[in-house]
Formats: sequence, structure tokens, C-alpha cells
Amino acid sequence: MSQQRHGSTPGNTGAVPAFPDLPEATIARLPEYLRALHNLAEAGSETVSSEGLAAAAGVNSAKLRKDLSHLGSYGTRGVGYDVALLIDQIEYILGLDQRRAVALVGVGNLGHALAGYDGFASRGFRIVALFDSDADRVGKPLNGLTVRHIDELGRAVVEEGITIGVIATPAGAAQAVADDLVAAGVTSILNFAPCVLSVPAGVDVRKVDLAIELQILSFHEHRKASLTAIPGGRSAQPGNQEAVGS
Amino acid sequence: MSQQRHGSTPGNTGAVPAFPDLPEATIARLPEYLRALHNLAEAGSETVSSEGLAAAAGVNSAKLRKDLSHLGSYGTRGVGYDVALLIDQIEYILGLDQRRAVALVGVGNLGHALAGYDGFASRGFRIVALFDSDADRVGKPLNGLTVRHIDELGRAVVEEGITIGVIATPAGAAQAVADDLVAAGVTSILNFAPCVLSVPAGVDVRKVDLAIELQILSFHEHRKASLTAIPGGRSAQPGNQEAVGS
DNA sequence: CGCGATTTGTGCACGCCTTCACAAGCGCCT
DNA sequence: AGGCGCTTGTGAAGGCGTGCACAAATCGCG
Repeated sequence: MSQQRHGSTPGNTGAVPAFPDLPEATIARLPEYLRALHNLAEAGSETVSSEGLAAAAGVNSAKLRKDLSHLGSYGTRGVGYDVALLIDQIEYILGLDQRRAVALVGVGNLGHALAGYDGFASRGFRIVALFDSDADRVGKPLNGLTVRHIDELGRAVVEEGITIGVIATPAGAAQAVADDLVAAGVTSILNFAPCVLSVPAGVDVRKVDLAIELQILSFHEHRKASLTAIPGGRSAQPGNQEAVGS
Repeated sequence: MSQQRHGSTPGNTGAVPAFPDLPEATIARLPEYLRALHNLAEAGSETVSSEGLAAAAGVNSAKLRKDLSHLGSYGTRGVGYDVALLIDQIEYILGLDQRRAVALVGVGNLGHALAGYDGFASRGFRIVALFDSDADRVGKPLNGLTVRHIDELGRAVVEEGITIGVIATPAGAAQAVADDLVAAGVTSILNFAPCVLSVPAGVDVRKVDLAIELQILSFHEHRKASLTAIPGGRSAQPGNQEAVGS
């Protein structure tokens, strides 16, 4: 589940804005809640009950209430949660009030798609620089930006205020790119390359491996197939069942 | 963590190949071990210790041993694990011995990249059919395949033996596509659309939301930024620290 | 103004997962 | 053949997360 542990800060009493100490599992669900809330806001809802929001986000209502309780009491008993207020709260916690500048390294097959992915911009992220080491790709325009050579990364990070780096290179190049990103001052990395990255403490790494997801599904296919031999078979319970967030 | 619960099979004693009942957390790590093992095999290693394999996979060695112990004892005390044997075992468990046919629905920005992603083929998955509902896209060639209209999905699933469907459509179309996939007989779905899917019991759904990953990183950026006010600051411990699998 | 319907916030128990620590087992060297 | 070092496999403990069930709180209505 947790993708990275970093040093805890023991003597943290009396920090400036009293940043809440959220469980990692809760953090991972907040974006899901946020998306559901935006949908509700667009649909014109002023308030929403924990039951309703939980259904929209695909989770248990008790879990949702406990998650929200961690970031303060922003609900009204007997009524529910104020949609607009909760959106502001979650966006603040997630640090989405300031649009974050993102650097994308590796403009190959996957990088191309990521550079053009609408979902980033619509949720507060701006890809402000593209990098590659292939001379054939450097200098080419892509989605309003020009692909730059990776040597310029250090300067770009400072000039553009980049805090997040996305690695979409082949596995062999990923560690070197990660080192470059860290050296440039980036402290959060999203890694699409199928490999383990080693980074110093204080740097957060999240990994997305598309093939691993398929392999997990393959396991369940294998498991299901090995159960078809049983005559009684699976008791298909009628209640439909929803997928939950990552 | 767990992306989908499905009905447990209570009266399962005496199943045919005695399919092991692996913890979900273990399953999610097996692909990571497998990748590390393939790297070791290419490097010429015959055996590997739990310590070595754990380092290569980015996990704790005790966790690795416990994971592997769940699928039987394939190690030798004092020596380690036989790399080739372990690869075979994990590939069998994951059902990778038979190459799985995958259907990809939605050939937009992201779909294009997925269709051409090398990592799928190299790990035992074949994308055998592409679908879209946009008339402009249907009929166009892409990576050796022709994009077909989504109405043909049912026939294609049967003809090609498709067991896994990948959804790379906009959020608005995803539920309808999922319904189509389920109706066609697909029992595993990988969803890239930012929405909650509702599927009947027995169908596995995994979700990958690229924006959510960035939002989680954004939270950590926000948290780290709120700690810089403290003079003592973070005690950067020297030991480098590695990112772990999804 | 009081009562009931409704919904939040949370104490508690349970289960899963992780981690430690060590006994059991294997091979190698003398 | 025997002992020694190394590594696996696992019992036990601790921590984290989930879900239940209920008390507390708020609104609306008579």
C-alpha cells in the first residue's frame, strides 16, 4: 500500500498551521472523495450525506466519516456535509490550492500520452517542461511545449518552480533520471518505469506499473478458472459491488 | 490496497490443484519479485538469497520470505532460492504460463500509448483487439491492429478468447463500456477512467488513476513545505531508502 | 418550545499485515 | 565424519486499518 516511508518528525508539537497527521490510507482516498464532490457540485448539490458521498466514491460510509473526521469536523449532524466547504478543505489539505508545476522526463510512447492527458490540468497540475535524452526528440514541439535535453533539467526546475517529476523513460534510464531530479531539488517523483528507485530520505516516490496491474488481474483469472471445476460453483450474490480506489 | 472484494468460496476444500489462498498484499508483490528475478536470471544468477532478492524488489527480506513461504517451500536453507524454479512458480501462480488476450477500449490519447506499450507483450499479455465508439477512429490501423467499433466487442471476446478488458475512455463512457465487457464475458477489468465502476460479483476491477497519484504526491509536498518552518528540520538519515512496489 | 427523525463523530473489537527473533536445516571445509 | 556458518521458514507480537454500533448533535415541525 504505502509506497514510501520517510523520516517521521518527532518534535513536531506546535507547528505553524497544525498540519493534521493523516493515515496514509486516508490520504489515498481523499482524491477520490474530491472527484465525487466535484461531480456533486456540478450536479447542483449543496450538501451531501456520508452515505451519499460514500456511494459516489465507492467506499463504506463509516470509513468515509472516519476519514473526514481526521481533517476536522466539517459536517453538520442531521444534515450532512457542505459540498463547497468540503471541496475547499480537501483541496487545501492536498495542497491543490497552488497549481503545482510538473516536469515530465521521457517523451516516448507513454510520455506522449501523459503530456497530452487532460486529467492533469483539470485537477490543478501543469506540466511545464518536457525532457528527453534522445537527440531526435529534443527540440520537437509537443502540446505547446518544446522537448528539452535532460541536461537543462536543473535550470528548469529552479526557473519554473517544479516540485514534482514524472519519469516515463525505459527502466534502464530511470534511476539516473531520478538522481538528476533529486539533485535538481525535486522532492516528489511519479515513476512509470518498471524498476525500483533508490532515493534519499525526504523524497517521495510513487510508482505506477501498468503490467503489474494486469498480472494481478491475471492471477484472479487463474484463480477463478481453477474454481470452475467445483460443481456448486460461486454463489453469485445479487447485490452489485463496486470497485474502490487505488 | 485491495481493489475489489469478491465472494469468498466457503466450501472449497479439496479443489483440483489445491490453489493456494494467498493474501492480497502478497499477490500485489509477486509481479515485483518476478521482475527482479528476471533481471537476476539475465545477469546469470543461479540462486539468490532472500536478502538479495528483497533488495532487488525493494522490500523487507522477512516480508519476502513470508510471501514466498505462502506458495510453498522453494528455497534451500543455507543457499537461497533457485532463480529459474522460482520464476516458474510465480509465473504459474499468476497464470502467466498462458498468454492472456486483452481487449483495449478507447483509443484516445492514453489508449494510443497503451496499445503501443512494450511492457505488456514482454510480460505475457497480448492486446488482440482495439475498440472505440468514435467513427473517426474506427477502421484506422494502430500497431498492427485495426480499431473496431465497440458493437463488435461481444463477438471479438468469444473469437479471440479475451479475458481481460482495459478501459481507456473518458469517465462518462466508462460504465457503459464496463457493462459491455461484462456482458461479453470478460471477468477482469483494468480501468484508467477516473470514475467508480459498478460490476457484478465475480468480476475483478483494478483502477489506475494518474491524477490521483499526483494528488497524493501533492499532499506530501504540502506537508513537507509546512515543516520547513521548524528550525531543527528533518534529520536526513544517510542510509538511502528505496521505493516499494504498488 | 419540545419532540422525533436524521446524520455525524467515535469508542471498540476484529482481522490483516508487517516485523522481529530464532529454531531448523543445508552445505562446505577441515 | 563432524562442526561451523549461512539461510530459510515460522511463531509471536505489535501496529494499522476497517467496520459495527451507538451516543451526541442538529434541524424541522407541530
